[in-house]
Amino acid sequence: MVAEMKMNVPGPRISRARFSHIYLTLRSRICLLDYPPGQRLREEDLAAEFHTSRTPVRRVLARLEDEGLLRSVHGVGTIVTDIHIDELQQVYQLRVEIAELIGKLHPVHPGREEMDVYKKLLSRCEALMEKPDAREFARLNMEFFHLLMRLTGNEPLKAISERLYYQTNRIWLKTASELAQYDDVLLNEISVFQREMTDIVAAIECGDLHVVGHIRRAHIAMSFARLYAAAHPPEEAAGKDIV
Amino acid sequence: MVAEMKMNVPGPRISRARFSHIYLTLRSRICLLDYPPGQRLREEDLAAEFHTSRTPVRRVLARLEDEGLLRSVHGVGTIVTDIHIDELQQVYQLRVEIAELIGKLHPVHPGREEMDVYKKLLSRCEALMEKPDAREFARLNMEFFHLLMRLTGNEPLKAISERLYYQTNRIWLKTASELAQYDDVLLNEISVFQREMTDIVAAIECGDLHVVGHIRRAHIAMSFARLYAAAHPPEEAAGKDIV
DNA sequence: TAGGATTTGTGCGTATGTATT
DNA sequence: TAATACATACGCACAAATCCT
Repeated sequence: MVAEMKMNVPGPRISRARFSHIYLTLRSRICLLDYPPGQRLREEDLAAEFHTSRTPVRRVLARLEDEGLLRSVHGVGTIVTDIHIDELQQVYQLRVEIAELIGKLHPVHPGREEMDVYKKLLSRCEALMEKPDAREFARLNMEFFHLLMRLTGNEPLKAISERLYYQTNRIWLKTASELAQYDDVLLNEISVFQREMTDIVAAIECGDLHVVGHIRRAHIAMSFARLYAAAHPPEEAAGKDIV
Repeated sequence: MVAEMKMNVPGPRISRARFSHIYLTLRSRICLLDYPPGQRLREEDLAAEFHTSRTPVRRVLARLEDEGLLRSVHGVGTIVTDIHIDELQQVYQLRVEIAELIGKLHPVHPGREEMDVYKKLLSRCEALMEKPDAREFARLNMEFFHLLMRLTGNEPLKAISERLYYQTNRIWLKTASELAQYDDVLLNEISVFQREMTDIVAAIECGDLHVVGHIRRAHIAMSFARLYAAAHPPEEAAGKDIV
């Protein structure tokens, strides 16, 4: 009587929900470097953690391998892929072009409550300026990305943008953590991110979602340029290009 | 000297080769409507056909489901997805935008032997004008698509373009086969396709791959418009929109 | 170089869910 | 409505492959 009609919780729902849970959890761990590049994941351990057998875990691992985040090798293990900024150049070039399509294809103007979420992320970003933290920055960046995806109603565009985003977003945490002037870089990056968010919120409030795409495009391109420069020190490079 | 060093043919290769073979075979069948929308695929039958167990087959089915060509439902079966032109509008809009990136991102100018392949496809297209055949037309269209993908060296762009292409290419065969003036439509479509190929080959020979992208973009947009018009008869529509 | 330990890939029986009679 | 038929999801045991001693 308190009743759920048809009680549709039974079958495939639980299966897909479990898949989704494991998938999102592992993807998050990979992107936050809880599983750093080179890390070996054992199917049996994961199965135990998620209270299931290897079979559903393998489904998830197969998909993450399709997306380029993992690589399973018979007899060896399932390894988190390593990434170099040079190899990601093509992905970044594509992301730059595709960024403009947000706000161009089936633009969706956010409502008041969605704007509040932007404001909340901005607050968290300000707090981050006071107390810099690379992990929280990465998480904020991800949440902002997903929020931006709500600006378009074009589902295939969302799916593709997400795929490309998660192919590249680890590189920042990885590069930053290897850098000498860690704190400087982090603070600067947070500052840039804050400006990007501010500009984008302003553009949305102007009602021009095309501008959002342009801003986003510019920031993706600049982000890549900074990463590339960090990995290819411009100074004392004279004697190094023997190859 | 004739030699493969390390002889890396042993293990995982056979596994991935089998996966690839089954995947390409099934995708081809789905796109050529050998498996029409609504068709139920039984894992056991496929396993028997490819001389393997259900396990590797399930890997392939899972991926085809990710790509939107299949849908597995617990207790029911694995069903070829049905498609309607209206639902594919978003995919087409995205394809139109992305088409321009071919020739813009890491353009690769084809060599002499690759140009010969274009010429061969053109010959087959001319032969098709004499003896129209929808299936051969679809196959030609696919081969031409894959040839075009060689114009860019951007691998992620290739992967995404392919994914989107295979999400939409069945709709033509499906729509055409339901049409009354089947032969007229087919002949017209072949004619249009011949012009597209001719124009694109000319553009390539001019050395301007950007133009190729523009031509391609135009034809994708027009192709969608024709399909949309065919599914939404402009005439005698007055009394039909009661919904 | 050979053998054992470890890990993914495969095969198959069982559980669970759906549809039909 | 209940029972039967049937297909996918799951779990486990074994085979195959790699790495290290």
